[in-house]
Amino acid sequence: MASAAGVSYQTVSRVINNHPSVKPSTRERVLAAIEELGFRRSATALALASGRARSVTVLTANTTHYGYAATLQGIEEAARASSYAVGIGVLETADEAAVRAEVQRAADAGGGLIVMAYDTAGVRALAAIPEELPVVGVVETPASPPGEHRPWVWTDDREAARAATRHLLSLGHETVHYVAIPSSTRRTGQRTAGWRDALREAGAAEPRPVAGSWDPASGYRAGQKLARDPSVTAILCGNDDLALGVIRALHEAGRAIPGEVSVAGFDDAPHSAYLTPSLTTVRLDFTGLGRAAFGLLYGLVEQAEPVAPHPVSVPELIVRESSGPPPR
Amino acid sequence: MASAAGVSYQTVSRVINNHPSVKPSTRERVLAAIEELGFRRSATALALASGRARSVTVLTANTTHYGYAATLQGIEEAARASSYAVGIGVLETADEAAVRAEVQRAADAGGGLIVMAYDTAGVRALAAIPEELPVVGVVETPASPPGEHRPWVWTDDREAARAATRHLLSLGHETVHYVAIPSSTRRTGQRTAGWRDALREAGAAEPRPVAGSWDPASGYRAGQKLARDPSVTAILCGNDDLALGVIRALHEAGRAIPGEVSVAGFDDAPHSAYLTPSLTTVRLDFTGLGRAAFGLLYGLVEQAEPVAPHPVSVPELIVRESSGPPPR
DNA sequence: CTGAAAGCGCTTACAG
DNA sequence: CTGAAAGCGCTTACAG
Repeated sequence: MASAAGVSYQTVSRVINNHPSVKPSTRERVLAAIEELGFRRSATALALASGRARSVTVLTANTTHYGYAATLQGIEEAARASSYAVGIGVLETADEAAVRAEVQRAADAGGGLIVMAYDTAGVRALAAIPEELPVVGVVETPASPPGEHRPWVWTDDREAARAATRHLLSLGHETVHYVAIPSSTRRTGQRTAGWRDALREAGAAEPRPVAGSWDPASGYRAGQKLARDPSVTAILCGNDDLALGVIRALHEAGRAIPGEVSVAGFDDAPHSAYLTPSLTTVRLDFTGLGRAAFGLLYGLVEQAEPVAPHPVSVPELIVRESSGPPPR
Repeated sequence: MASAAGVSYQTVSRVINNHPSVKPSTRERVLAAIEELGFRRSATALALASGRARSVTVLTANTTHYGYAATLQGIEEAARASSYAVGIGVLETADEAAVRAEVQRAADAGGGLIVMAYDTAGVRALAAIPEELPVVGVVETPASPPGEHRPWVWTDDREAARAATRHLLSLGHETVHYVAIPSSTRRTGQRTAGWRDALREAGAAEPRPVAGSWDPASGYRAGQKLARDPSVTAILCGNDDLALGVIRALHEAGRAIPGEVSVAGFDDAPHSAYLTPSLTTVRLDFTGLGRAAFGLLYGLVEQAEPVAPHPVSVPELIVRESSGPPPR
């Protein structure tokens, strides 16, 4: 106990929380003792006594896909800077009972919550969070506000998809096909909506979207399907991994990219610039998104500033080799 | 308080910890009350009172690269199955003071620790963990035991590198160049060592390894360098992302793969099978590694079973399109 | 089988 | 400016 080294007892507490009313000389004495003994205040005792657990736990369906992983990275960065601990809980299925159990576990940690609600599991988790817990959602769509004290962040996926689709149309393609990532709701996802917006604006035909998952294998299957249709000259994919799989399937089917078919992705994952052909995609600032999410949560928990309006990062179209004019 | 609903008080505690001496009828009454009130025991109070914090925090230099992310995923899976909370702390630099600070923060969480010691930051973190804390290391090399009660896990990277190098040599290449990931120590990394082993066994020339980082950009730079040397016909890369960058650089330099140069990677990341050319690589069971790491930690903390010997997963060579015979 | 007491390491008012 | 007291929600021996 640092009190032994110094003289007082919970004066140590005052020093640690740099309370104003402490005589400078005793403060120094205490600080010296803390330094010497390598004293660290117990985070769990603090949490129990004060009721606030300087921590955030992130609830997510996935930790390895680029978008999820990069957002998590941004949250961790910001949390570390504010000396918050960060925990993670994976939502392995979207099953209601399982989601509820994971939410409980996360709530048990006692701190704030950030929910990645890009998918059904995440959306359900967000809905299952008890009223009184501080939580911010990282969501796909700004459709229905989650509630009074429930801020959220998102990237403008719809506008991003519109920009990518316009790009492909501007190259001369008659229409653009779409391989979709799973939507977070029963309704159409934002990327799908933006793609459709652009098609309508241009008066282009609206092909049925091909449902995909998040990984290259799923893109590959979608690509095999699309490769059979000779009218397909442009494909937008819900993320870069899907695009990678689509490209592989087209290649195996003997379709040249971008000579015969153009392909574009989403996210600008680190490897996308180094593929052959390099991938046209839309860059999204996931780490910024994660940092923003933490910022809002911090405000909520510390009640320092009023909850800021949800920040929206601006997606950027990156044109590379995988998109070009259609064959004549 | 559930006691209100039932009749007792810390009998609730006994019921929760299913202590044997509780009359069946009262147990049922308590259980019913718990169910009805949705009572959950406070994890932080439990941690404070019992001294054991059913949690593990993972210290790692990175959360997004495939090997790290997949190992983390394995840890989380296993931890969730044992209802342990999992926290993460990122070692942003290998700077001694910064590493020490992160170790402190992780220790503050009060639970067990798993350190990903694939790099300098991780190795330093492992060394800086206070004696008394339960910790298991996920290490590159089984060289020097970390201590009595400090189990660790690893994959046999050396053997894996040897296998990949032998594969390339067996195709007829005179020698194999190597683009290295950073080593965890000042000494030669295990993958580098295995590559060298195979070269020596075959009596092949030993080119200087090219130092790389973990990402495709770094592989690209290494590839540009190697592309200038016309004698290079086979390149082993420290991971798949590096290989991806190398392939791009070779492609830009007009070198055919595998016609003129063969390339192989490490890890078998999810996209590697879908690249063009698809990537010859060594598959490593990272999620299994993560699960094993948690298993050891659990044994350490719960003192249930004696610390099991470190499990070693067996790497598997996956031959794909990027490797072939040298040009004649 | 089941209470009552003490303590985990802090914080938060309350006295001096 | 700085103690002494009570309490955060549990667990761990100790009594009955």
